Parts: sequence; structure tokens; C-alpha cells
Amino acid sequence: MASSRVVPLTAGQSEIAGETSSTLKAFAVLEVLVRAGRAVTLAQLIQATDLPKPTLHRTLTLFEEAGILSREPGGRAYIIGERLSRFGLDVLRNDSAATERRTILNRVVRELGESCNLAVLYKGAVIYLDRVEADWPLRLQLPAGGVALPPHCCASGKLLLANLPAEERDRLVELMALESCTPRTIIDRGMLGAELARIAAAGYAVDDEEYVLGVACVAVPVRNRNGDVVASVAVQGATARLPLERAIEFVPHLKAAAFNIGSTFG
Amino acid sequence: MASSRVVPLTAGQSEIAGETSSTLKAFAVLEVLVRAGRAVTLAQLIQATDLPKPTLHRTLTLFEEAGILSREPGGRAYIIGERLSRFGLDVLRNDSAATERRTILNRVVRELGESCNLAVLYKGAVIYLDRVEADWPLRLQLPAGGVALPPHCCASGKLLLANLPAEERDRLVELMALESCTPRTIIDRGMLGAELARIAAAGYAVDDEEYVLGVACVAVPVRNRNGDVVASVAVQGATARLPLERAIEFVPHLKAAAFNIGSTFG
DNA sequence: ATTCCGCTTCCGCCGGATCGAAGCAGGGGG
DNA sequence: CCCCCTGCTTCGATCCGGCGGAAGCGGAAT
Repeated sequence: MASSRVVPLTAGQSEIAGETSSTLKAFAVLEVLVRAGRAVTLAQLIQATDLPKPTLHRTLTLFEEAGILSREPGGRAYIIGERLSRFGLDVLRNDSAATERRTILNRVVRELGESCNLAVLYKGAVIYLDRVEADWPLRLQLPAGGVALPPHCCASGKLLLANLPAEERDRLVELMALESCTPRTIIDRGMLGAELARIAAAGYAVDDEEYVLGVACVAVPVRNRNGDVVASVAVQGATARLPLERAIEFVPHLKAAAFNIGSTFG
Repeated sequence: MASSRVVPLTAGQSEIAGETSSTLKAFAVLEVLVRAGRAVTLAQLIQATDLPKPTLHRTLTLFEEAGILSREPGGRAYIIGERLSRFGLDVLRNDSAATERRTILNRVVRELGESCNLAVLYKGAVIYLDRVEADWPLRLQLPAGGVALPPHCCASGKLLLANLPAEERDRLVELMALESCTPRTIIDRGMLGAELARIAAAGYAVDDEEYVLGVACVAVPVRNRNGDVVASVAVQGATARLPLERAIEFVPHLKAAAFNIGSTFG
């Protein structure tokens, strides 16, 4: 089997077993599981946390019954549950660093004179963590809070897709619906693949009226301190006011902002 | 002061105080705090959780000392800490299983134009792992994650029952309450047994307004690589819009999606 | 200065957490 | 085909940490 080689879940063995409170132990277990990025078995968690087996088992069962964790269907390994998934999104939206990020976005909007947003990929959809409107009469009105855009037809989505691990990206593209939003939406899987490769090479993505006619958009990656792409910053505006070529000139400015925003993520 | 008017943090008072485990209580406190979207004082949390003051205080102090929460600079109110912030980001980045499942479900919903869900049997109840709503004004609103439906009156439940090992299935059916949800709910053990046999032979299950009047549902099995049925994919819609006969025509399409979902399970 | 409100601390009781050990199931090898 | 081996699950006696009433305390408003 592929998983027979021993892959430690945590590099630096944190002192989870030395933790006194059961609540903190449980939280640390969640941290380990979440960082693993794959389904984790009880045995692997014992290895990673040094907690006794029955203790771990009880904790995991507790979380499973609460909907915070789930079991891999047909298997025994634990995965992130619906409740934890939602919790994660709520954390990012209301982060103490959210204010700082908003400040940076505000400044970019003021300097560029166009609306900007900060987006992440959540369950295969583009979600805005934050969004600041420029003060123009013509705006793209988006219901705040829960909007989830299809990734293939907006600059942020394509950029985030392009920066996924190759294998995961290919699988996702294969499975996506590729609905047409405007005549310019890329609905061909081959063309989308080529576009993603181009984006990965260029370091920024463009939406040329692919989501809404008359609206163009340019997105750049936000990297955490490890250099992983964790979000995207994008500027968007009516093409009547902001032709795509001019929007592309904003890329260096956006990248500077993206760097600042990136440093607010752990 | 501006915040003197009472703004409840949670609409529906969840039974946090009724929670038995201190760990789950603590997690629920984090959920409330995170959803508030602003700094939250001890008093507000007492209001929102119904937990006794010393209990909350202890929990919050614990989290603060662990770096999971912080205090609002210059104030007493609690905000999301560095560690929790990082945790949230990790949750989003590593929930690739959910991403894939959601992408497949999304596509089915787009193509069929009706709501779909992915369910498993857990402790004798049907639990939705995921659920995507079609964009119709008339929808069955179900809180994802924590809902547990009785298996005997929905297509997913009957399908999953039908594919259980004979012995386990019989034992479960024997224990179930067979409560009536609508006039069409199967409440006779003998008839349910016959229905399960029929489902096992047909390879799909139907819910003809047996759970909610006016809602029909068709479910097909999701198999892992060993061929074991580990979950179900179902489409559901208002019969006014989607008569049962038309829903049954979706079976091949659902089976294709079920195959894709199944291949993501170890 | 005084009052008041809300945060913090204290402490004895009680219950849930702990973890060794044994039971059990499933899969691979002989 | 059977047996062993590995890893999940359950049990139970012990004990420690959570619990929450109540009192202490400090800052802010009057």
C-alpha cells in the first residue's frame, strides 16, 4: 500500500501530552489532525501526540458525535467534519488580523480608485474574506457574507486554482461544472488548463469579462510566511472606466499589498 | 455607550449549557466568539451561552494562556488569538476531501437543476456529509452537518439500510421506531423489509413523499474501491417541479457522480 | 467620595477524564 | 484455510480537574 512508509504528522513534537487540561489536549489533537491535510487514523495520532490510546479515542469519539470530526466513509480514519469546516471559515472572516487586512485593502482601494477583494478557496468555491468597494456609482453589487463564486470564471478563482498542487488541481478541473456566465467564460477544460499554466507562470490572473459582462478583474497571490499561496487579492472594475490593460498595470501595486496582507496570516 | 443596547450573539439559543463535556462546551464558546465577528466580553458570552460565569472565565483564561484567544488591546473583551487564527487557515487549506466532494455535488446540482446531498449512516441515523441546494425559491431548508434523519423514511436511509450486511440490517430495522412522518411513510416492518429487498435488487432507492409531503427523492449507492457501499448520493426536489418519474430518470447521472465520489474514498 | 456593575478569585464537592489492560475484528502470510 | 498480528474499541478503578455559589475587588460613572 502507498501509505506504508512512515510519514510523521508533526516535525517538532509539541508537548501535547504534557498539557494539563483535557480541553487544551483536545484542541491540540484537532490542530494535529487539521495540519495533516489528509484522513488520519487513531494510530497516527497516537504517534503524533504521545497521548494514550484510550484518551485519544474518547476525545475523537466526542468530536465525532458533535459533528466536529467525521470518519472517512468506509474507513476508520478521521477527517474534518462539517462543523469544524464552518468554524474554520468563521475564524478567518473574523480574525483579529481581519482589521489589519481591511486597512490594507482600504488603502489599495483609495490608491487605485477601484474595488478590491481578498478571497480564499473554500470547498472548491471562491469566498470573499473581505471586500472594499470603490466610491463609484456603477458597482458590482454582491450580497455580502455568503457569496461563493465558481472558480473558473473569475480572476481570484483561476489564480487560486493555478496555485494548487498539480494533482489536486487537475482532479478538480476535471470534476468542475464549467458553467458559462458570459460569452467569454472559459468552458473548455483544455483551455482552462492552458490558462492555469499561463497564470502560474505569469504570477497573476486576469478575468476579461468572464464572470460579468463589462467587469474586468486582475488577481495576485497572497502567500504566508512559508511561501504557500493561501489567498488572493484582486482589483475589479467596470471596463468602461478601467480597461483591462490599465488594470494589469496595477499588478505591482497589488503585489505589494498582497505581501503586506500575507504577513498577517500565521 | 454605543453597545448598551442588547444585541444577541446567537439567534437560536443552542444548548451549550446542556452540553455535558467541558471540552465541547469550550469549543462551543469558541464558536460563539468567532461568529460574533467582534470583540466579546465575558458578560456577553454568559448571555449567549448560559454558562455560569466562573466556568466561562476559567475556559477563557485557559484559551488565553494557550494563545488561542487574546484580549482586545486596551480592553477586556476577548478576540481570536494568533493560534486560533492559524488553526482556521489550516482548516480551510487542508479540507481537500470536502473540496472534492462539494465540487462533484455542485456539478450534479447544476446539471440536474435540483438539490443533491451526500449521506452516510451513523449510529443508525442518516447524516448528511454535504448538501448543495439548487437555486429554486422553494427549498427544503436543512441545517447541514448536524441533522440526523430517520432512515426508514428517506431515500438515502432506505438505500443505506438495504446495503447493510443482512444480519446488521435486520437487527437495526428491528430496533427502529418507524415513526410516521407523512401518510406515505412506511411504518410496517414487513413492508419495510420488502422495500429494502426491492432497493437492493434495483440499485437505487426512492422516497415518494415519505418524509415531507411534496418532496420526492432518489438515492444511489456510493462504493469505495472494495465495492462496499459507504455512502449515498441523492437528488431531491418538490414534486410540483420534479415528478418522481422524472427524478428516476436521473439515476444514471447520479450513479456517475457516485462513482466519482466513491473513488475519493480510500 | 460613593455607588454600582462586572471581572476575578476562592474553595469544597462531584463527576468526568485517565490510562492500563483485555477484548475484538479484519487482513496478510504461512 | 487457518492462524497470527496489528490496530481499533471497550472496561473499570482511581483520581484529578471541572464546577459554580459566593465573596472580593477595581474601574467607571454619578
